[in-house]
Amino acid sequence: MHTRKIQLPADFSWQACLKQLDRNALEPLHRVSEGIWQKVLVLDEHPHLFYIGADEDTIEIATEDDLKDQSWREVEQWVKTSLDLDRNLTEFYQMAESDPILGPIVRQHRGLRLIRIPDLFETLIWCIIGQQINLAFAYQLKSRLVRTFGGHHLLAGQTWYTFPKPEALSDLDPAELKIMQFSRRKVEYIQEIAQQFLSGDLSQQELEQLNDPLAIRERLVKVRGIGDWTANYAMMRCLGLPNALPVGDAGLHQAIRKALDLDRKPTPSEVRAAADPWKGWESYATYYLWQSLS
DNA sequence: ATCCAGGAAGGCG
DNA sequence: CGCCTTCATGGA
Repeated sequence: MHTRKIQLPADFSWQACLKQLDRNALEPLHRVSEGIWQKVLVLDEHPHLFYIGADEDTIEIATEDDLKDQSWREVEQWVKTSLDLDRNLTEFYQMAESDPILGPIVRQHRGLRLIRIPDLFETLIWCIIGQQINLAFAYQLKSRLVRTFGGHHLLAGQTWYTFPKPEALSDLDPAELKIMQFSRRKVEYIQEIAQQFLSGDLSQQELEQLNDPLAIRERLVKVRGIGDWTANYAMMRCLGLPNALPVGDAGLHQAIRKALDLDRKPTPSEVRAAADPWKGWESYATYYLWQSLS
């Protein structure tokens, strides 16, 4: 077994992160077993199975395969991004301590990192899938899509799936997707986004170079199927922007309603008022509030 | 049965 | 601009 270690930052709880990674049994892109996060990454066109674990102050990444230094760098970067390890949460916890909504939730989940999806294409397709339906159903759809159009890899006696590439989703048969219970509209959105990634009209690199949150949001919502919610979701879960707030999010509404003991969902201005003290940390605030629901 | 889910587009006035 | 309907299904 070959291994690499990454030093952990302060305010990190492996258990809290694992719980989040293991929140749905239908998740097709990784497994969590006995405190180990298992994931297949394709590096240099070859699939490799990684076992990711942690002790008090270190993350350890292990694989049976002998990797080039360049590949190891990619894996380490992928893990750092996925677990948002470069983020210093001191300010967030200071702010949350005195916040009536965040306070109790943050104390309960302290050390949880915002689990990111490093790939923008995967993030956007996951958003399209999840629009307007409950999470359980969304995971069913994702599982079917990944098993049908994603990569299959037999490693260590198990089948591992990787997310479909744009070319696998750019020419879909609507009838096939209908059997998989996708709405016709979602098939159109997915296919059009895949085509734009394939042609290069839309790319992760282009958005990362923009650097200005407003410009990024503006670019994203030009794409059919991407509205305010999806743009903000992608900014927080993929691009790592700290201040994305999906104001219309049903989960956010539910969490605020619960925390403030309202008998109805909050109005947009109530959401903004609640979020005012979170300035600069809206992404983490939203992510922690989602935890309060499960 | 009815309503809402980690929404968005398109039509209307 | 704001409001209304449609899309598909499942769980409460």
